[in-house]
Parts: sequence; C-alpha cells; structure tokens
Amino acid sequence: MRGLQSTVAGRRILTVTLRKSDFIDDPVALERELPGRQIAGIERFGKFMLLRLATAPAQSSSGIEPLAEALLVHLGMTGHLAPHFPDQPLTKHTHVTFELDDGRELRYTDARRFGRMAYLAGAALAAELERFGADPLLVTKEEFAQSVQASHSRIKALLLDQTVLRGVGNIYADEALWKAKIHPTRIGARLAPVELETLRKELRKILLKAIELRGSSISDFVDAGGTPGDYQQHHRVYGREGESCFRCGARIRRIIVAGRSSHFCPRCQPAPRGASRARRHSRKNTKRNRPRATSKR
DNA sequence: CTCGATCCCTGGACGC
DNA sequence: TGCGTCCAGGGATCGA
Repeated sequence: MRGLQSTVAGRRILTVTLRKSDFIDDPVALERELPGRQIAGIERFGKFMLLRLATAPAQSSSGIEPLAEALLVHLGMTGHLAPHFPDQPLTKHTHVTFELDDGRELRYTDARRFGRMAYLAGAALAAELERFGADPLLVTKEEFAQSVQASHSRIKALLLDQTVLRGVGNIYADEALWKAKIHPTRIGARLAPVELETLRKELRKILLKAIELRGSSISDFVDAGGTPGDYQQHHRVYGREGESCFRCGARIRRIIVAGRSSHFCPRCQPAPRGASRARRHSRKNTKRNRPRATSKR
C-alpha cells in the first residue's frame, strides 16, 4: 500500500483492460466506472487496499472527503499490484491493466486468483466495510476483550476472523500466540484478561515490525516496488515444525486449527484443559446433560 | 453457534 | 527428465 501511495496516488486512470475476471465482483462496473477517474489516495483496510476515487482531475486537496467511491483490492496469497512501463512485457498471470495518465500501467497479477477486486460506491461501499472488525493496530483493550468474549471460538479462529479483527493472517496469528504463550485451540473467552491483553500488545508489535520490514516473503512475495519482505527472518514458530522453540527448546508442533496450519510450542503454549487424550479418557466425567441454558429462541 | 469439509487456483516440492 | 500427487492458503459456503 505504501509503495503505491508514493507512485500512483494522484494519477488518473485512462483505460481498463480485463483479461481473467472471475475474482472481480462486477467486472462490467469496473470497466464502466474507472476510466477517467483519479486515484485520490490509497488506504489500507484490513487485508484490502482501498484506492479512493475522485471525479475531477485534480480534486480539492483540503479536508477529508467522505469515502464515496473506491476500488477494493485484496491480494489474496499471490496477488500483486504495481506500476509498470508499457514496454515491459506482460507476465503470465496479469489479469488487469489500468492505463495511467503518466504513461505507465498499473497492473494486477495473481497466479492463484485468491485475491479480489471490486468497485464499490456509496451505501454498498459502506456496507462492505462495516462487515469487518477493528483494526488490530488501533483496537483498544476493551474492544478486543469484548469481541473475543462474544463467542466461544478458539483463539486462533478468532484472530483469523476478519469480522473480529481486520487484517490478521495465519503467519501473524501464530507468531502472536507464541509470543503471548497461548495455545491456538484455547477458547478465547476463557483466556485470562492479562493473557488477552498480552496477546493484543504482542500482535500489535509484531504487525508493526512486519510492516516495517515489508512483510514475510515465504516464496515469491514482493511489495509494490518489487522488493521482498524480510519479516520471515523474524518468525519464531511459523514454518518451524520440528525445530526447536526459541524460548525453551521443545519441538515446535503443527496442527490444523480453523482449517489452517497452526504452529506452536507444546511447552510454552500449554494445551487447554479437556483437550486431546484427557478428554477422550474421561468421557464419563462429563456430568449429566447440562441444561445448556435455554438456547432456542 | 461453531465446527469441519469442500471448493476455488496454481506452482513448487516430492516421489518414483 | 518427466509425470503424477500432495499441499499451501483467504474466504465463501454448506451440512453436521
């Protein structure tokens, strides 16, 4: 997002060329609405980049204008959005090209097409953004505690849930849980307040550091300037299955939680009570059928 | 309400 | 060398 801010903010889109478009909400709207529009600014919104669109060429630059129209871009796993010179050959998975008024082209490339692109305006834009939870860098202790306690989900699932916090992905969820010494399958609502607060603070620190280092390049991720990230050098658990815990030396384990690989230290991050064997062997201890509080309503 | 399973998609890793 | 198989991951969706 920062790379694009410095290179394409203020530019006007002349034309839109779509190749594959199955990752675009409404391709026709994109082709209809974007030509002639100025990219007034670029913002981060969770995992989305939000290209704010202005109508006139050089719009007033004073004051904050309502976010009336925008192009939402989610890079998914392999998405890439960056300016190119027209003479640079198109690479294999370049699906969208925006011709800019300075002679360059803003190109969207995405081998796996797990990304998403959408032109949204007015109420539809507001409704889309409202679906998401708080920004993890801004969320307060109280807000975080409240949203975690509102469900019985496991903490790893909560961290990945974009309606709880917007922007946290698998790598950073694992890293934060390791730092806070919290096992990924623990029920979020059962964490001690001090654990939750430690988690929030560590997550914030990790994200800030990762942003500073331009993210984690596991295979071929590069930022809008073509530079790979460096945060993978700082991973403490992610991708380290079988290796030694940096804190205690125990073997890092990997399990699937919320459908995603979850790396943790079995010693530093103790499993919740009633998990695994303990539970299977004490089935009979499961007291009567708890009335489960009249749930049906 | 929460979960797992499944699908989307492709490249890279791995086995033979 | 080349082919088949498996896997990763963000998110939507569906059935349990």
